[in-house]
Amino acid sequence: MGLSRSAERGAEVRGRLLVAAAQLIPEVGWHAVTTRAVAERADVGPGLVHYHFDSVQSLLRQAVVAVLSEALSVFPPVLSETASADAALGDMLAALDDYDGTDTTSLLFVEAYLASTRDEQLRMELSRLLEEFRVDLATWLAVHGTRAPADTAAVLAAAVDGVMLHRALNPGMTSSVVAPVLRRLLGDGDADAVAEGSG
Amino acid sequence: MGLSRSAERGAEVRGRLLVAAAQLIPEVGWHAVTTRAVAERADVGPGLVHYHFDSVQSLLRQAVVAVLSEALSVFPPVLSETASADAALGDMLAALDDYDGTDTTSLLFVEAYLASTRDEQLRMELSRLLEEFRVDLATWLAVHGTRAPADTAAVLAAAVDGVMLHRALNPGMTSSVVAPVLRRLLGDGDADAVAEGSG
DNA sequence: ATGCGCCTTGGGCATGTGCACAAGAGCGTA
DNA sequence: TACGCTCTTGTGCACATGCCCAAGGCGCAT
Repeated sequence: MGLSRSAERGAEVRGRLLVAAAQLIPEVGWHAVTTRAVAERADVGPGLVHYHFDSVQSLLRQAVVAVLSEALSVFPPVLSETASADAALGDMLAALDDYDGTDTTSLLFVEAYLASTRDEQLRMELSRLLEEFRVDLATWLAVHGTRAPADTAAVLAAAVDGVMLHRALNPGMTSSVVAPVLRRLLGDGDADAVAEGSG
Repeated sequence: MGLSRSAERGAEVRGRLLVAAAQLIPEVGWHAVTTRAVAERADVGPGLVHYHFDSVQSLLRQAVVAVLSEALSVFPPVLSETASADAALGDMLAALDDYDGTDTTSLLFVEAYLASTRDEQLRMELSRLLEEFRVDLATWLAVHGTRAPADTAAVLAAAVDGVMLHRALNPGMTSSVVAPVLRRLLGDGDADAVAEGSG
């Protein structure tokens, strides 16, 4: 066996290009990511991009899928380790404070959603990724006695993304504000009544 | 008085350019909207764009603000005419079936959100627009006895946008699936228990 | 050493881009 | 009729873009 050193370095450079692309998409917007900008960020010559990737669109697609599948893969283990529904939702929304709607991860998600409406292949891959996530979330919700777990999981996932979106335009939308309201989605009214009191 | 005919026609053309831009943004993406494409869609010469607008960015900003403020202005009158909370949420979500995540309006919203992270002036105008909407929604929620109306309005608005986003990647997310779950946000647990039964 | 395969470089080309500008068309006023 | 105002046209320019390609580097097997 023994992949040649050249091949190893090649794979490493390919990875740097993917990382650079994933950084640039949120910064300048999907269509504004250029071969030269990606190459410069990855510290390689401009021609290398089209050696490792068929086209810019292909590079962006692979970069986005890699990062998002990585980001989503974090949740299942976290969920399985958490005992109560409240605690888990708390964790989820605390993590949401890191994603303030202007950070690279949030924006990459949204850019990916938009790009998927114009790239059939990306649409299918993203669709599969999100479905896996919803299934994991739904089974976890079912274990904790939430009604209609599949539907709840779908709406909860959507709501979290919506909150990320709005947060960039509504600074008051901290997790402490969102959490009590979103908790109602899980269907237990008592924790809700206790948690609130001030506006 | 009598504005000259030229001026009238000028204003009309300016309007056509705004409409053309608002159509193109969802179709090809914010950064891919070019002066020539807008001019062609509006059936005018390429040079006209820079006569009526300072720059492409300025044209897109004005187009987006015009369309979104129009779209949001539809809701307050609908709300004030509706008696029950359930009926109103039903209306809202029925309207959501028209916005399936791949239609021009939904995509224009999302493109606007993204663009606002790179255009301070657009960010401020969109921020104001959404705040007005949230205030209207909150006062209506308060009238119908929802707890923490302001926070609930913020989360509900975000959730609706999130549902629009996800719907493009999750066809099963119809209003009949979303409505029962989202109804829990309003805080009454009884209607919820009655409405569900199947997954 | 020598040849081979992969990775890398830098430049080139056709095309598209935002924006500027001079020339003209239509219409109200004198 | 002649003038002035606004809107409109088409073209021009400097520059950026995606993608291509000939030439060179570097480690590995022979």
